[in-house]
Amino acid sequence: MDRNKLCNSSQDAEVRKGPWTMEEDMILINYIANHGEGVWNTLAKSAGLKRTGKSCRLRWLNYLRPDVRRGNITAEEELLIVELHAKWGNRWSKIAKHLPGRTDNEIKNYWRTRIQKHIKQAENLQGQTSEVNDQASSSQASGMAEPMDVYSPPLYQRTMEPIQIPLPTPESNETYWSMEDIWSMQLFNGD
DNA sequence: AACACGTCCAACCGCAGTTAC
DNA sequence: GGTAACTGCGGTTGGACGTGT
Repeated sequence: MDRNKLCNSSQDAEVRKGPWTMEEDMILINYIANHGEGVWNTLAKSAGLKRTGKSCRLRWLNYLRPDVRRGNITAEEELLIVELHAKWGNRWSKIAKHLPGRTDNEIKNYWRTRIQKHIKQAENLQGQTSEVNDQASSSQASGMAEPMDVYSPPLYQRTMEPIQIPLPTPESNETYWSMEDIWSMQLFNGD
């Protein structure tokens, strides 16, 4: 890396935060389409975005990348997430590598909001039933009983719903555009 | 109809590891 | 070898949206 150039990057006055606008998305997409991913901080500057390199990277990886899959996590993916989480714990990026098109952020959110909830429910259920025979099993429980051990797939039937990809509705999104919108525009532009 | 509450997800923050000087 | 800057990762937060009362 060229540190002489990089040293100046922290001196930029204003840095935008918060939700990305369609304009910013288009700038980032077009810039990466033309120049590749490269060094994020210099990319942000060169593209004329008032964002940090970090922010650009996150936006690109989690949302703008063409191979990012939108839509519900399938039952198969869910099972895989559960398996891999049992294996590796909260190594979301590692888990994400085994789920093509899914981002670590998406998997992390999914885990926190849905699976963890179901696990708690399952634990509660088990807690109730185990109260009956807790004396017998208490010696066994210490040192193990990871939450994953009580995971039960039938609880997650909600994700069996078909994936629904919303159609672009430009009139309803004045400022913030879905990935489908952006990429349909990309195709339109021929990039 | 209005409010309260819960859920979901995009984005930010801080830390650790890596790399270039 | 030390230092500074960058990248990548995991945790957390804030706001939008949906649902129940």
